[in-house]
Amino acid sequence: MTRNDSTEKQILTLLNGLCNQIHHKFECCTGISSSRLEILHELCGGAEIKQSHLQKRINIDNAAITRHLKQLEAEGMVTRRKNPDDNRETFVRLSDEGLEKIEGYKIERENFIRQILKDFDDEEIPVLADFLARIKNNI
Amino acid sequence: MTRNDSTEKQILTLLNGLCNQIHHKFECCTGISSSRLEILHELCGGAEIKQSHLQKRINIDNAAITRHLKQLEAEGMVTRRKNPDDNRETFVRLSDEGLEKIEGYKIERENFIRQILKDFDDEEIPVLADFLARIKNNI
DNA sequence: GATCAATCATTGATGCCTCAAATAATATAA
DNA sequence: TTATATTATTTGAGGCATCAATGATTGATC
Repeated sequence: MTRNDSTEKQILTLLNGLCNQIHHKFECCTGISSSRLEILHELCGGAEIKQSHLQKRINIDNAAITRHLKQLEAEGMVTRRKNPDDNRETFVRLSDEGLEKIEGYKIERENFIRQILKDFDDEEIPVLADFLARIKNNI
Repeated sequence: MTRNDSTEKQILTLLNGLCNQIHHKFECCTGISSSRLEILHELCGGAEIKQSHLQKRINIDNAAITRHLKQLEAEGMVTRRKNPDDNRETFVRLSDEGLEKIEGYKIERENFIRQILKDFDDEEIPVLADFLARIKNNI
């Protein structure tokens, strides 16, 4: 086994451990699940967005997006209505209350990022972003 | 907002998407969940290992390790017995059947790693490993 | 216009993870 | 030795993700 082989295995172990924890830690730190916040983030512009479009952007299952939006709607964070021109589709929009609350979440989110990247240099950040994007493409 | 700030946010989005998918993809490709295979991998040497030690190595919850081991035991992959010198502890060991089967899993695992890192240079691999280890420490 | 296919959203079932509480066994101290 | 911690494992409850199956609506074709 070459040194690289064993480093590759280590990467998988690291990735496994990291992925097991990150969602949970994120929610602990910020008070909202990472997928939910991604959704709100997409809606941040204030425009109505199709549910199916949100689903593709967040890269999450149909069922999951339905459940998140239902919950966010119940909490008063978003509003939903059917597309009058095509009743299969649903439009989603941030509510006024959601618009207010998201500011706080965004700050928490930034704190979280700062925390997990605290010992990264300015030059390393874009390299990391590139690595992650490539891995994601390979999956 | 500086360019780095926006790159940092992108990293979180990437990490979120990546972590959402990787476990599932791993299982699809290899036929076993990544945590389970991590457990088997730890047991690969053939020695008896304490359950609590496994739990710390895999970096998973107590409850999760119990359930995985129960399942692996039911499948005949591992055997468990209480430590006769301290009945609170449990020793876990790979069964003969497990020893056989794991070889195939290891190959699948290597294929999976190769797939997700397919466009990475030899010099990038250790950098990635370092990045992930640091992020994990920061969590 | 009736039928069949495609699209979007939802629900049900299942898996893995977490925390918290319960159980059991051992160690420690009064 | 009896009461009180501590440690290891298990069980229960809840969250989020997936797939598969179901409904509902629209589009296409004959």
